[in-house]
Amino acid sequence: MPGRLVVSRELADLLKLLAHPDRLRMIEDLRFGEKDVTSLADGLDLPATRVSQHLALLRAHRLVEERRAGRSHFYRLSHPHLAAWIVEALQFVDIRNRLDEAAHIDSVRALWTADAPKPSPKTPH
Amino acid sequence: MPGRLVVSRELADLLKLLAHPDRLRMIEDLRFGEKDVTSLADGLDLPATRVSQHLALLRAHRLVEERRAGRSHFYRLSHPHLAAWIVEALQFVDIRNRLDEAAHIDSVRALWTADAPKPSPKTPH
DNA sequence: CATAAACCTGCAACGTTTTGCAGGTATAGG
DNA sequence: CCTATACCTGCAAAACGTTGCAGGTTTATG
Repeated sequence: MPGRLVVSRELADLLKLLAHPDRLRMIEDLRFGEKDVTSLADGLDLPATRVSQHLALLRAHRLVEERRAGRSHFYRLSHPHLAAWIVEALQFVDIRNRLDEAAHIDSVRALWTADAPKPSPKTPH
Repeated sequence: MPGRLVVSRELADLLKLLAHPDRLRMIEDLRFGEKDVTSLADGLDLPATRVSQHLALLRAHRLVEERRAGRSHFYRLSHPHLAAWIVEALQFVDIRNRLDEAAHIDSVRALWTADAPKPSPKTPH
């Protein structure tokens, strides 16, 4: 199988692209739909230049798509399921560091698997 | 909150660890159970030193576990589901490169999602 | 038109990863 | 013991990724 080499390289490139803390948070912040560069940067407390550079990488690999409106550039995930797939990786991270690491992971998992914030109140059940 | 930074960093470290073509093929080759360093190296056509170095990284992050028997070191995945989770990432890789890229990806997906071949001839109790 | 806001790109400095090699340990067999 | 096999580790050179900065484009607004 010569294709195994090619495909494992492609897959590694994809994972390399995802393997950055800023980009992971960006992807999770896009899981409910599009956002513009400034609100991404504000929400993550990062310089807009850096967010822009990250977005250029994600765009080059077709992981996000762009929509321009006025002077704002809105970005959305090309594969909305990507964000959920990433969250699944939390089950593989090594917990041995600290006891409260596990708690951190659980709370972030809850944050990243929560439904979209809606203005309407929850339906009683 | 602050845990988001910590957890996204942990997650990025995990993905960085996975983001290497050799290591991906190694993980897929371990999906049915343990293998020793030499058979991994032979199967992947890599120098044993390199395989050993990759395994040291995977071990440090508790992604594989070791069992020593005689002079052989057998490795197995700590989370057997990891291999399947990685294969799911194929749906996100960008196809625009070539028409036959898609065919390659499909054939490797088939290879990496196939059932175990036979009762393995070489797995000591 | 001038200005400001929002974003993009190129570049050099810096840090991290990968690689081959040289040398080390442990076990098995004669 | 001595040798071979199977692995591991440390190290330096090369390759790669990240970051801030300086400067550029486009669009809205007074």
